[in-house]
Amino acid sequence: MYRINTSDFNLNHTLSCGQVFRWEKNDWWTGVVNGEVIRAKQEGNELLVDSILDKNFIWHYFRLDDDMDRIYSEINRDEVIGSLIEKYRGLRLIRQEPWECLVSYVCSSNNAIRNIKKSIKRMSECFGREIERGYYSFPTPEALAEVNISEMEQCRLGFRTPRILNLARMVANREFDLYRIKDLPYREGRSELTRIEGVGNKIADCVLLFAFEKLESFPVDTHIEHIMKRYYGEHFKGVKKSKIRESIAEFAREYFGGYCGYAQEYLYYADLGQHETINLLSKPLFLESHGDFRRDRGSVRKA
DNA sequence: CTCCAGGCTTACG
DNA sequence: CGTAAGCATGGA
Repeated sequence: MYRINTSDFNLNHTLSCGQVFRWEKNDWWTGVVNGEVIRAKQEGNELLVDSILDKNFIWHYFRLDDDMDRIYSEINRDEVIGSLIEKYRGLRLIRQEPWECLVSYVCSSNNAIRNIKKSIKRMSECFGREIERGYYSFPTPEALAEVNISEMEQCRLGFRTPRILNLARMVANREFDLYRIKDLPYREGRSELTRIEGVGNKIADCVLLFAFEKLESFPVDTHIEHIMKRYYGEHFKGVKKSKIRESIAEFAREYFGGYCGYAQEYLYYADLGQHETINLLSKPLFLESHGDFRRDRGSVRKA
């Protein structure tokens, strides 16, 4: 067990905001990262960690090297995002392992977070390695490449099953070099990732942001579309439905700048807070003290 | 019953 | 080109 001194870091927000799928909270947070178990808990500015993985790894994983003063000042363009920075201060992006991140987000397409988590857990239990009693590593590309469709049925991935098995085979036999993407610029990385069956712009953007350090990536899913229309709707009024997500992403990159990926996570978490009641540890609501900025109240989904 | 969930692929004009 | 159905599964 060891302690890490932090500032502008909030473990609960970081692990609850929906970017990762394998962490669970009891008294401590427990997760499996890079094949090892991590238990973590925050006490004030101190992060308590119990793991084989060392301080440097944890520091890097939670992006404690990010200069939050600079990031906040760059993305803080108005009082909407400003109030979210205040509310969720300390929420950090996480540096995820690319393979697990990619597979996880291929699972996410037209799926619910609860089901994504269950499927990933089952894949690990079925095809990963048992690290300690009850905890399993995420299966390697080589392990998944050997699995057939009927063996995957218990993971309840539905139509995503063949996509994931194909992907595993392509990565395992080096038809697809996942680890090259980190060295590519954002746009090239995205065009590489979208060659994969089951990976469009949104999922590519998630992987580029969460695993490949592309903080200029701004993934637009149903939640982001909803909240961006609500607070920035005048910037893409009249855009056709089929173009709206790309339009939102382009606007956000320009508006929030090179760290817009961070803005995305705060906006996403805020919208998640409106629709999910489970596992949210943040204060109950959202901009209640900033009524001036609420627009389009008619579009708010009923509670 | 219908509708939706961190979308994407395919078929059809 | 652009649009829309179809896709497994589970929960509201």
